Amino acid sequence: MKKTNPTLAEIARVAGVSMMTASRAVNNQPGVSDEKRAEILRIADDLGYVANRAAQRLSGGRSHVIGVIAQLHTLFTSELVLGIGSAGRAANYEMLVYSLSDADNRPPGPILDLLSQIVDGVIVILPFQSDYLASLSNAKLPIVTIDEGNDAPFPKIMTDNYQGARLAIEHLAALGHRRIGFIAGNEGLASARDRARAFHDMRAQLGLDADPELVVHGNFMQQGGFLAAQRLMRLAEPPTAIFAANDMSAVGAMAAIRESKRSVPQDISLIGFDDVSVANHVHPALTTIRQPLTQMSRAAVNTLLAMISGIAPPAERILLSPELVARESTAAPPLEKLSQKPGRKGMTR
Amino acid sequence: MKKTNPTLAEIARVAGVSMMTASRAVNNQPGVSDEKRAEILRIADDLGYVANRAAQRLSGGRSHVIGVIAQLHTLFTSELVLGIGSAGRAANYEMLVYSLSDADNRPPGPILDLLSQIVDGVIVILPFQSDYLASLSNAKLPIVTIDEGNDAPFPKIMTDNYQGARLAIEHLAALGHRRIGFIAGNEGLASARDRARAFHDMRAQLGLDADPELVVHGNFMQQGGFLAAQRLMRLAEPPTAIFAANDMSAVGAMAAIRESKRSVPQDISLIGFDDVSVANHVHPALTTIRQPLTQMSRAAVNTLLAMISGIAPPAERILLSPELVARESTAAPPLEKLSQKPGRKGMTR
DNA sequence: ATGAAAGCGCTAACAT
DNA sequence: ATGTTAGCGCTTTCAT
Repeated sequence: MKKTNPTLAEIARVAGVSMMTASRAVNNQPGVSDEKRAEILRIADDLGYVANRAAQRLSGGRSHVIGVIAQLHTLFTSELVLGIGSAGRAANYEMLVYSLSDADNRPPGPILDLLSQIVDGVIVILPFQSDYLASLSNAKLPIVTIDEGNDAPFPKIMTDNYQGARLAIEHLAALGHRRIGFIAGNEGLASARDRARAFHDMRAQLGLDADPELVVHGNFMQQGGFLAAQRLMRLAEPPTAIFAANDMSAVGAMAAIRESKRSVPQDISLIGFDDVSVANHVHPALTTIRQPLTQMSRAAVNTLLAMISGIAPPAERILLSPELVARESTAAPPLEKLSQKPGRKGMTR
Repeated sequence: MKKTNPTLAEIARVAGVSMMTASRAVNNQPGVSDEKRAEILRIADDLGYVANRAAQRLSGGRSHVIGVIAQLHTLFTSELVLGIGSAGRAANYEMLVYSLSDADNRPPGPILDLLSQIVDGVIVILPFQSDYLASLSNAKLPIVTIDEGNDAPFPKIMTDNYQGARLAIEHLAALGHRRIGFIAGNEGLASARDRARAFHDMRAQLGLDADPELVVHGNFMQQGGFLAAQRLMRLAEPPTAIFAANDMSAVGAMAAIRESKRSVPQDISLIGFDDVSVANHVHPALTTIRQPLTQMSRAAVNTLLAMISGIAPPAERILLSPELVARESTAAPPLEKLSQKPGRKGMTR
């Protein structure tokens, strides 16, 4: 309909007020009488006024847009981005995403410079390149990170990975498993290391089989999980349960287990980590440790918005609690394995 | 290092020229002597000059940023976005993504208004909401769509879905399959309809079993594929091969086939569509029809950039050719099935 | 080839 | 409570 978007000046003219009054009304700022404000808002709405965020920002104000720097490669990241989008919108903030490919070694400075021309703050989600963050340090823009970035000097929102892995092992142990395999994640990532540490600690603490063969490398991806589980299935004495460091690995592992003519969970129990949407869509549905994605997004947005309003972030590090989601892929170990438990030592295959 | 970003004015001052000369030099525009240009560029580089895109755009120029409106829910979309990003960068354009959730019914107008303040043009990827596009019609910004949007009045980049589905069926038929199941996609989507149409046409043309039970509904998602394949596996006479309308459906189908104690491809051949990255990571690796994602991204970017420079788009519709990627999930049908072919009619089970 | 002036749409800062 | 002024960083247009 409207040829070109109305500007604040137009609103002001129609309402018979100055631009500043219009600005204050539109931005919910004090200094306008209620009647005038209502009138101006009505007119703005009528005319289909859309504030020019670029101009707002340029003139030193707030654009009410937050930026996200993310690698969109994994479902995990995408879901987080979606969460940030809706959390932002709930706070009347739009979101723009700067997508980084993983092959991407561009220096982050210019990206932040670009973003800072438009957005009021940035949330960084880079699960796969922790070192990247260090170089963002000298930014003149509020920054919050999710998931990684232990070394970076800004607030971090993370799941308690250690606690999550504990939950996983406790769940398997409670079902009666004593011989649990672990498919590790990408060792460059703090999240992977925390999960591994918890696995080892719990294994010791609960007196589970500590066979080193039970720990195999993975890479947080399907293929890595597949290969890892294949190795576990070929052990002289395979585990009765597997804890995969994330869901994608678990999905890969599931295929390998099937390929070895065993079934989940009758022969092998399988538990993942993340509760990414596929977890609920594979068959059997995957028992997993849920990262509270929605909470994480919300915490990130809230922290960022606080920083934008000049309030110091509540904490350098917000640790959110994961949660066990018991679905179909875990069960008690097969009976014959159970009966072997007492005399396990002498057992060869 | 630098406290605040240098502006064009600073560059100009240091170089001892006017802002306009600096602007022209930095933007590779004519009207500057070679020496001056070199000098200015050197200084800009030294000072770490980053153009303020918002200001460029505000003052009526080009920001050299393109926008993408997308639903990041599927791998397919994410990969496309990544492709657009690198195609854009190759043309010296940055990309900003506006992420739409699928639950999202916000009117597109304001989103475009927001984007238009920053970007020079927009690529829309909304495989799951075709109708959305109609409302974008009165935009004052160059727009290109990918994958859907048959009704929308701007250039569309698409894969030749009909041709792709033909390739799939021809492949299966060449292997000797006569009884082919089809897991359909989301019927609201033109892509799904084209693939279905090709399936029916080819089935008739090649004289394959035309049993209506062989066509089952899917939704382009894993779960839908699982359910659909389950139904196929329970038929009195199951197919020897399945064509899933996309890879995610195929992945779901694979699980269902396994669950029915059959194996891929020994008992059942399976072919997908898209060649999303999981296709190569499932086990067995999925034979599929590749959508030329990279080409599509590049075509979209090129078309958009042409429109931005005021050149009329080359075509209202660019149809790219899909390609068969034969991997491990397809093979000749089992011998006993093959031998039944002549007398199939009398066979019950 | 170069520069000066004007203005994009908006908001801080300082009026009144 | 409201308005005026100045300016954000840039590019257009119109000089020279």
